[in-house]
Amino acid sequence: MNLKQLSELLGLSQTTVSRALNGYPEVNEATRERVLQAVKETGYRPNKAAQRLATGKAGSIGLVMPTAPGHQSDVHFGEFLAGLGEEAVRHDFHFVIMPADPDDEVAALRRLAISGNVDALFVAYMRGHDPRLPMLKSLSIPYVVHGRSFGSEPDYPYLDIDNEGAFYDATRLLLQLGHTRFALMNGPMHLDFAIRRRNGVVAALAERGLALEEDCVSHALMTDEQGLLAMEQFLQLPQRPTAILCSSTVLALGAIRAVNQAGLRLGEDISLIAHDDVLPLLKPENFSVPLTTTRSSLRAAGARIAQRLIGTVKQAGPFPDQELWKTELIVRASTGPAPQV
Amino acid sequence: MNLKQLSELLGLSQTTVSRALNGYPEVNEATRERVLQAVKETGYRPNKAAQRLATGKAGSIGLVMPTAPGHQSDVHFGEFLAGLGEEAVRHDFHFVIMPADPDDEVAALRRLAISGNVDALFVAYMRGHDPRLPMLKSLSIPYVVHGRSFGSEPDYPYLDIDNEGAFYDATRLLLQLGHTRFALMNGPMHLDFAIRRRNGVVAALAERGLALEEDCVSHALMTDEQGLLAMEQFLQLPQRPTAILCSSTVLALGAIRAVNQAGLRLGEDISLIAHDDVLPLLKPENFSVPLTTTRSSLRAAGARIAQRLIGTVKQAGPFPDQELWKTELIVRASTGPAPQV
DNA sequence: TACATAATTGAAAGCGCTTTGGATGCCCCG
DNA sequence: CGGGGCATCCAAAGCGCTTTCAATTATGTA
Repeated sequence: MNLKQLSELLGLSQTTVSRALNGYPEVNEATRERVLQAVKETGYRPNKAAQRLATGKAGSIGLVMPTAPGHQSDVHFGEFLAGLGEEAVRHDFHFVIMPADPDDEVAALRRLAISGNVDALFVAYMRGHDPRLPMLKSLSIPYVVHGRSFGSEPDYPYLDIDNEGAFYDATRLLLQLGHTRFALMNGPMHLDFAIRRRNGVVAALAERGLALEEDCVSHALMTDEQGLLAMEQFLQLPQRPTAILCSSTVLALGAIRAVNQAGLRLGEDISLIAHDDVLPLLKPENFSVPLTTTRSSLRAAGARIAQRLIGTVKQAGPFPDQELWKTELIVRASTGPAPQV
Repeated sequence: MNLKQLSELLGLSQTTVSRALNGYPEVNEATRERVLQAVKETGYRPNKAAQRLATGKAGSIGLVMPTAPGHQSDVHFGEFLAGLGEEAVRHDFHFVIMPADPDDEVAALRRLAISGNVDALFVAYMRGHDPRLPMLKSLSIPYVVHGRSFGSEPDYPYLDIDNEGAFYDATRLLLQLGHTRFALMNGPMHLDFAIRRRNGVVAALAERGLALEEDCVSHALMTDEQGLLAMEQFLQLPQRPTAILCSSTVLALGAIRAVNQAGLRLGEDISLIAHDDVLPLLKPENFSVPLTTTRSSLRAAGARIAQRLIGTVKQAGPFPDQELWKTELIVRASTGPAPQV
């Protein structure tokens, strides 16, 4: 069943039927009723591809999903998607997800953008000097970046959390508790948030004349295995750190396993603060020693970005181009005074 | 840049350029080279919506993502998607994901199917007597179901794991260890896998003349909170169960917290077997007491379904319509002999 | 009553691609 | 030398929708 058939059925022109369906004012109310009724009876749905072709709009937002055989799937991705979806469903928007090898992201994003079947793009996993930024700017499709790109002119639309501030505050708290030996378990070095979080830690330490030693920093994929490994390394240092900053509760999961295996007590021998993206599966309050965290909901960020993206496509009022969300510092039991030597 | 412009640039017809790009034989090799070269230089990409409209194919598979404000995002979904993606990326397929309220899934799936922008559908979260099945059959779009629908004629294409067998075997193991008081922590009652798993347990118990008491079964969303709650209930029963079957490692996570909080020891006071979907975040071997599990990779299932779906769309040879994967029963430390009273 | 104005509806062009059904020119063979 | 066969290429029709421009009818006004 297509428009033509439907209009023949009704004895109307395609024009009128199309207008009736899309809420144009110049169609008689009685006629519109008749059309709507026929739609209900026949189950007619407009062909989206045709609509897209004709209007240039399709009600979809595009994103690239990094994937590869053996590439560990990322819980954060799913959670973020849930946030996007929560908002999208309200506007009858859908997603076009292009799976792509992580090394091929720029090209994949480009393909997606000019494929002509998305109205807007969502971009994540930002890096320092991210090469996608200039490309996006040269295209003329709306987009919002989740995160920022260290080293790039901040003249693109983004939503980010104050990573530097979060880790600055967290470090300050640990300093106030008397800690002097710090370690940072971070995400992959090239990622923007990792750079900023590190900067936050370094800044706070510098105020006390402390430095963050190279061997007290780990950069790795944010998986629990990597957390375990990194913590094991830290614990073997001659001057073992007592204060750990951790970029994710996922990393913390492994890190804590290492702490336990070493027979140390969290919150006493070792204090740890993790960043909490509010993953349903990893509630800091449910850890055997509840975790002190810097918190910001990934899901909320997703919903907000969807809102901006969809709003832009629908031309529904202006949105702020740049948003920087503060994180909350929530103190629980995994932080305590520095152990007396 | 579109086909027309490109062909004018080359001094060729759109026909020839199109053919050159799509590998038709009737075009001169030299011409094809010239076209390919121009594509490289101009960065031309065919408009997918137009392609879709003209051919009816778009290289996309569609799925519905259940979502709602407050609806907890499902780790299983993300993991499955990763599996789909792993395969899709190899064939330059993408996904069209339609977020939908869980109550609206049938309609959403229908909209997606007849929207005309997907070539095939993937369907999950199957229920008993699933209403989507008759609808899918009446449409003429390829689809593969993950799971099955208890009570429906099994004449639709699916990939499922042998849930009944898995839980039958797991129960048998516990019986052999001398357990007699069983409990089952299951997923939502209406879901197909929950029905079958329960049947598996019941069948194994019946062979020993045992029955599964109503108050020893919980049906709930597969979150750790629900696992905690359910286990707390079980532990308060006058005849507390010593053997727990658990439909997910996520549920197990909460269940084990309850066990610990009750001061009981896993593998001694309480034996537990969980089904393991091989979630990267929840490795049974990494639990403080490693978990005995029935295992089947969700990700592998995703990849396989993508393979079948894409293969069907590309008419690449016949695929089996029905696949039933056996699970592995992997014994670790969470199971032990029934405690002597 | 005559004419401007508003309310409805339609015909047809166009979105960017694929594909059918010819053209065109060239080579080869009897 | 003439026509069949081949290799290439092209014009134009369509895919299903939206939208511009125009036509038709109904309404109101002088």
